[in-house]
This record gives sequence, C-alpha cells and structure tokens, in this order.
Amino acid sequence: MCTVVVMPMTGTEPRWLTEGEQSAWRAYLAGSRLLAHHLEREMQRHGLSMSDYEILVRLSETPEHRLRMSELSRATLLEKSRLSHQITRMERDGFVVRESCPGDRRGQFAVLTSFGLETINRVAPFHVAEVRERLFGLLDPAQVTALRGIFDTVESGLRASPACVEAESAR
Amino acid sequence: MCTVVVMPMTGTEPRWLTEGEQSAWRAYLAGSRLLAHHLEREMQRHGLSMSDYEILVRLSETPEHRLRMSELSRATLLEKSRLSHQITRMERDGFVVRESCPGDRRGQFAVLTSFGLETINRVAPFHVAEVRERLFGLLDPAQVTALRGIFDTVESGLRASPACVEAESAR
DNA sequence: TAAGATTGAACGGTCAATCTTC
DNA sequence: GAAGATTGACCGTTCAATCTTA
Repeated sequence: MCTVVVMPMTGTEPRWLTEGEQSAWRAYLAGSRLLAHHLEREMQRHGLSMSDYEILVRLSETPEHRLRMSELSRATLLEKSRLSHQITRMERDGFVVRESCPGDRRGQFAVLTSFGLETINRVAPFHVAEVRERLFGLLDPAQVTALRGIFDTVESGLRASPACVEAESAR
Repeated sequence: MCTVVVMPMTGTEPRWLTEGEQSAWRAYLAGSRLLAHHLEREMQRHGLSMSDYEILVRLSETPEHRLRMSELSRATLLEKSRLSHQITRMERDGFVVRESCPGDRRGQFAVLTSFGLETINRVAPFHVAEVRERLFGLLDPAQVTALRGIFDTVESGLRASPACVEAESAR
C-alpha cells in the first residue's frame, strides 16, 4: 500500500487514484510481496536463493551453458556489480566457474559446472510446482492472459523511458 | 524468469508451465522488477525509500498518527525485527518518534512527527503520479479489475497456507 | 574515451538470541 | 511460557572508485 487517499478525479490529469485503482494497487503490493517471500523461502529449502536459481536457469538455457557477464546482467536485470558479487558466491559454492573470453580480453564468461546443471535439474520441478500451486493453479485462462498483458505493457513503458536508459549503464 | 522449459501437459497435475503461463510468468517477473526499481529510484529523489514511504502512509492514515509496532508490522508485512531497525532509522531522520504504550508496558507506539506528516503530504502526489504514469495510465479498466482479482487470489491463497501462518510469528 | 568487469565500504534485511512484561 | 519488541552479527545489495582492454 503506497498511496495516500482516494479523491474524485478532476479532469484529464487526475492527481489521485480512483477507488478501483487504489484497491488494485494495494492488492498487487501485498500479493506480489507475499508471493516473492514465499518463493524465496521455498527455494532456500533447496539451498538456493532466487537469484542463484535464476542465473542457473539462464545459463542452462544456452547451448554452451555459458554467458558473458554483460549478457547475463541484461538478461536478469541485475546490476553489473551485484552480478559480479553474485557470481563470486556461486563460484565459491561450485555452481559456476569464470572463464576468460577469447575474442575480447576484457570479457568474462560465467560457465555452468556439472554440479550446477545437476542442481538446476533437481530443483526446477519443485519451483515450477510452487509457481503452479501459488499462482497459475488459482487463475483462469483469462487471468493468465491479463497478467501477461499488464506486465508486458509495464515493461515496454519503462524500457522506453529515459530513466531506464540511464539505469542501463549500470548493466 | 524462473522456470526451465516448456513441456506438454501430462494430466491433471502438470509438472511444467504451459507456453502461455511461461510467457505470463516471465512478463510478470520482468515488469514487476522494473516497476519496483523505478518507484524506488523516484522515491529516492525525495530522500525516502519505499519502506519509509509506506510507513509514513500507514501512520498518516490513523486518527492519532500512531500505531503499535506489532500492528504496523502486520499492516506493512514487514518482519518485526526489520521494522524495529527501520523505525530506528526513521527516528534518527526525524520522521517518527517512539512512545511507550500506557495500557501495556511491553508495547511501543511509532508516532508520526509534524516533519513526517509534512514529508508524506509533500511526496505523495509525486508518487501517485508515478504509479499513474507507469501503471494505471497504461491499463484499461478491465486490466485494472484483473490486476486486483489476480493478486487478491494470490494473497488469499498464501494467507491460508501453513507456511504463511509460520511466517506470522516473525511479525 | 568508452566498454567490460571487479572491488571494498556502507547500507539494509535476516536470523537467532535476548529482554521485559503479560 | 507466550507476546511485544529490540539487538548485534551476518549476509546480500548498492554506490563510487578502480582497473584493464578496446
């Protein structure tokens, strides 16, 4: 919940949210927060954070099981310094290794280890089951379609904005 | 993005997400993450974090501009130890003060200061404008309704689950 | 000079332990 | 013993500075 009061709309540029928008906003904030916390806690039962998991997924989806740090940063929306710390921890835990990049000596690859691959293959079904149990299993097809439409729109809007281009530079 | 691959459904208990679910899930993860980061950054331009903001809102909505720590914890879904640290910082910054509770000597109130009230009144319109620009201004009425329905459902589902009752104890 | 990437310090969140009062 | 709340240590994220190669 992050807005103050409901007020009547005054024209083409309303300063407040309508009642419907306000209740939608509060539902979104509460629901998405609870869902994120829940998935994080469930993931911890397998010894992973959601960041760990997402990186394992991204790497496992590439043919060579490897991705440049900068590409991984863009794919996951993680700031590059955060990703660097993250990969350091995952290297310590045996999920990935770093390899230098032949064509560009500034570049580094994050490469999935066989242990990392085993881990993602083992854990993924549990995670999918959670997403199904807590989200898609509760929604009808129209809601699934709406969910996609809403957040595709939000994403496009933000990617087109100057503020986002600015934030790109950190990735 | 947090699921592995798309596979055909096998019966009543599908182990994977359908293509439609998968694309909805990825859109949600990307869009909600970008939106949260954007709102956080915009809020920082006013010298507040989103947590600061939410607490100021909650306190400003009560008649006496005060709330017990435990109530505030439940309202914001913040773990009680996190809330305690948070209020310590906000007290340092002059937004709130702590007051002991007459009827229950274990209890503490977080109380909005006049500076805190001025701050929320000043900042709220900017925040509402951002939520409008980045979310509701891009959606049609049916999408707003769907957003509420989806996350009300998610919230109800999680609140009813044993895992959530367990997490309650930290609040 | 810009791009790719890393580093360390500071900050915020989490966890377990603690303290007081009911 | 349980409820309300706090504390300090640890861990992850952010920010600014840095380093290397293009």
